[in-house]
Amino acid sequence: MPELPEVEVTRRGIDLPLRGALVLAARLGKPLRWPLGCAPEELPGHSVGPVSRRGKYLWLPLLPVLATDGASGRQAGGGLLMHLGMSGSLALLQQAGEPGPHDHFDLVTSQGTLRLNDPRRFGAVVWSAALDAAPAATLLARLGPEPFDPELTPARFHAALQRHTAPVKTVLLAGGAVVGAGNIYACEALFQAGIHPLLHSNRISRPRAERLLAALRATLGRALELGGSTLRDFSDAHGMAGSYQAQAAVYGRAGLPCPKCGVPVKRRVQAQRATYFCSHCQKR
DNA sequence: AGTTAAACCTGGTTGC
DNA sequence: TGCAACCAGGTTTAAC
Repeated sequence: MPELPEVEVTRRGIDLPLRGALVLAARLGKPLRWPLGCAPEELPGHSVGPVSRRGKYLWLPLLPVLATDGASGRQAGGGLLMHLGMSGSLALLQQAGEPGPHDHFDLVTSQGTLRLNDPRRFGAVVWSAALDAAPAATLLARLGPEPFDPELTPARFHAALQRHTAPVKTVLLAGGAVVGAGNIYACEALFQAGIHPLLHSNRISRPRAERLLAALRATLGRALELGGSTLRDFSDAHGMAGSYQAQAAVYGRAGLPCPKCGVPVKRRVQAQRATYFCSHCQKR
């Protein structure tokens, strides 16, 4: 589910409320994509630092809290790298009830329980000693630039697209040219830019690359304003669903009229993912 | 090296 | 009503 807007909406919902919270306990449910990488018992004794985001990953710094009696050993600092996979969502609960069958991680703190619900369990919570150390650094290493990074100029984006021959939709999903677009926003951005999803990435002209980058930023920005998209599972840290999906122009709208020209929206499978597009408005 | 398929997992929807 | 087939926001890993 969660693409960049949903992950960022989640981050904004937990960052300030959790700032400085003391970790009291941690609980694991069924296995996620990767093991936690430490014993849950090692997490208490930390305080939560500012939550950041890189691509679709969240980074929850856990800072060591110095023992006052000097008896216990020094806590190692680090943090949790979290991913919501296809069906994950985080909730910050003031009154956490018994975990349900899809609640696979709880971080109990002095300022609420952060609970990961993820029916499909493609998500992950991984302990890392630092953001720039393994395993976090390894996972983040392959990510392309952030879409809103000013350093990502149209020229650089165009150059990145030139390095691939795969269809542009596939290249967007791969996240090497720019991170953050998943299946919904890749389809929507290509529609807004008037670019056919099957067009080979390296055949995109400089002006069209610039238009695609602008369309991607506009799409992600708009989704952010609307709290992301909720197809089924997603909700923010307060349990609120997103509403962007209601104004998608092409995503999930096969057979329905294109909002620009009225021609029925097409659906086809590309790299094992459904692609929605308007064959009239989106040119090769 | 770059592109594409397979794999991970559960549940809702569709169609016979 | 039952059941098989297909579909879903992602990304790593292995295979052409």
